[in-house]
Amino acid sequence: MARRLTQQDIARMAGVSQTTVSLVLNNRAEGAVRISPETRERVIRVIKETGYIADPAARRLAEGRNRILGVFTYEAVFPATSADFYHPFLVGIEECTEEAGCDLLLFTSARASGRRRRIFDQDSRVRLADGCVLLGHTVDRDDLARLITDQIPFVSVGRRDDAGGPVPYVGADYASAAGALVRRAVALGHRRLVYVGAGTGAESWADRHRGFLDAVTELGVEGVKAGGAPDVDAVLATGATVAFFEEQADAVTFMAAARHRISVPADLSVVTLGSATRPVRSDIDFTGFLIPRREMGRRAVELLTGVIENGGTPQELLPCELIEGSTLAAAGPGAGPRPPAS
Amino acid sequence: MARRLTQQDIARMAGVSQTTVSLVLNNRAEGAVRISPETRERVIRVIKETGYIADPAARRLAEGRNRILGVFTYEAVFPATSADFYHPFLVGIEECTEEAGCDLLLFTSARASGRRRRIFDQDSRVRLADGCVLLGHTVDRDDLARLITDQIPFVSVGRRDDAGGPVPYVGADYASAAGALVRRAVALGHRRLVYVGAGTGAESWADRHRGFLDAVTELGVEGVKAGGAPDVDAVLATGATVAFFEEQADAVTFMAAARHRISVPADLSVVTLGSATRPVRSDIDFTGFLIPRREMGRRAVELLTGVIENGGTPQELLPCELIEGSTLAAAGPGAGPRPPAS
DNA sequence: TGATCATGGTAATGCGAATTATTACTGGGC
DNA sequence: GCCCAGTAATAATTCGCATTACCATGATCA
Repeated sequence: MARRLTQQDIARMAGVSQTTVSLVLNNRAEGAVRISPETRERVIRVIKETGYIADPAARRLAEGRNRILGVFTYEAVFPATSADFYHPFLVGIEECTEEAGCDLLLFTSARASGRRRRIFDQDSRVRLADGCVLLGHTVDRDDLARLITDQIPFVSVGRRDDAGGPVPYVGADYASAAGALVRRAVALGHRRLVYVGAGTGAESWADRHRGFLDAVTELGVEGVKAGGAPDVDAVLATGATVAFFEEQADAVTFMAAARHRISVPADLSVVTLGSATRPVRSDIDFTGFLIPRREMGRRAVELLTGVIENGGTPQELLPCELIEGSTLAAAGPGAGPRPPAS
Repeated sequence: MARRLTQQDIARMAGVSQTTVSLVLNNRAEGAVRISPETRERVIRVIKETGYIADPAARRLAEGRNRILGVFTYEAVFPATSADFYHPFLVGIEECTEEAGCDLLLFTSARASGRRRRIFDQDSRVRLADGCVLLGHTVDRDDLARLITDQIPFVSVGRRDDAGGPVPYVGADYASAAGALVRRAVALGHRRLVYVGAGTGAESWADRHRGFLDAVTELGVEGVKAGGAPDVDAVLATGATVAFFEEQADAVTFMAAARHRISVPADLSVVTLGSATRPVRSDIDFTGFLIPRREMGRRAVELLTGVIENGGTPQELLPCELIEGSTLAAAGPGAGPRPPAS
């Protein structure tokens, strides 16, 4: 097993010192360091001939940088089944990492005794990377806190609330998107709106609900809430003319269950707040919004490189694109005066 | 910026030497090394309290291992579009890497000036990993040769022929699978078979064709060949009762084009040699075989860890699972004496 | 003619952990 | 009292690279 080349080897071949090789390699010319063009040439030639490549580990140790960005997920990045929650994010992450000239490290080794991965187990390897992106709605609070106290550069995609300190994040602006949809519904004459879903728990749910409520209040219309389960009776009983579903999957279930009783959007308009989290087969063209997952991935990496360079705690919400769809129509005649179509 | 903890810090806190901390950490007790239970306890407590974690880079430098496995692909791993060629492989790769307790490095930085990635560019980072898996039918020959001469542990998934030396690989046994399908067709009474496709170029095509030819010869039936383009007339003109398509996509095109002229499998049986490479929408239940992509990924990692440990040049072909499907039926009456159903 | 300076390079040191070689101490045997 | 064996821990070195501090040489100047 031929030991791999070191700068020492190159130095010997070029008849210079290891220092010189390092200097040439890193193109250090400023300040007190000087290398004559001839020497530089000679060293470069040897490097080219041998195809020498610096050991990244040693490099990292010496200068504390790697050009490796880590991605931590709590489940397998490449799921065997399912329509793949992580994928869209990763598309953006990979793109941007490539542009930054970095490599991407997937922390597949982080597996606790149980099923779920942990960032800080007995033998965490986060520090292999210069920083990392956290993926998943259910990022562990302790892990997060530890990342903060250890001052490990990271950006969370999704999770946002404090964990022993402010968390750097990229999120989607669910509140605004939900609000915009409410506004659109009201413009179409709806005066009684129902929010179907928990409206609490993960931040993303709370945000949607808040956006809904704020808009409803601001516009002076009625907003009610039905529990998380998509119970057809409960929803219809509210007397609302439009239903906002927290989860697209629930909307699908609801529509299937209500098929024989009402017609959408004639009798009831349906709006979904974001694309499916749980994979659901459905070809219904819902009115709702698109979570900019890919863009979130990109942005997370951009922010991460910033954090690595200069520190800081960037926090950003990205706008969601509204989907026209066909499940939101003007309110029926019973819903009050019909305004002109917007 | 609080500097991160080092073994030195732990040592100070526990009132011992850095050596002792390292020893405790790695549970080294054999041979000449001895640590009293009390000391060990003390050190462990400090480690627990502080949550100290060894710097992976330093570790790597000292012991020459990383527990990082690299994956090299010539295009983005996470394609924005398409049904994703790499994905199934990666599922297996990730699974197995996780089991091995390693992390996965995606070489996203390897991008030449052009569009296509190169392993050995001016500043290759392959050596970041202990070894790597190469993915893609079109692995660059020079890159391969370089990997061999540089003695970098790797396993190629797919590509197989020499590149200045034998290449360690995991492949799919297309030849056997194609042969098995020929046997099945012949058992169903087919006596004239046509192979539709190039039959050359990438090894995988050549293998399929060879498997087809060998089986045809062995069974003493007629095997003919139609060029790569799925020209309906050309295929029908051969007078064959069953057509073997190198590419599933071509079979789809063919069936669409021939829809009004013949019925499958009544007039002509159709067999596809492997699942689609190019993404094609089709719900035809083709008779053919499944490329064990996920298993190939798994196996590649297994072999890779072997190579890293002990060197060697493992070469393996994995069996493909036959798919019964519904496009292969007994040969029509004009095809000669009908044998008993197998 | 010695002092000053620019030039081109090198020796030495540090990064954090693993490992090898070495030391300090204790108790036993004679 | 001296040597040996056994135990417990440490000092010193190594990994490959980056960086700082330093040294040699020759030219320039007063």
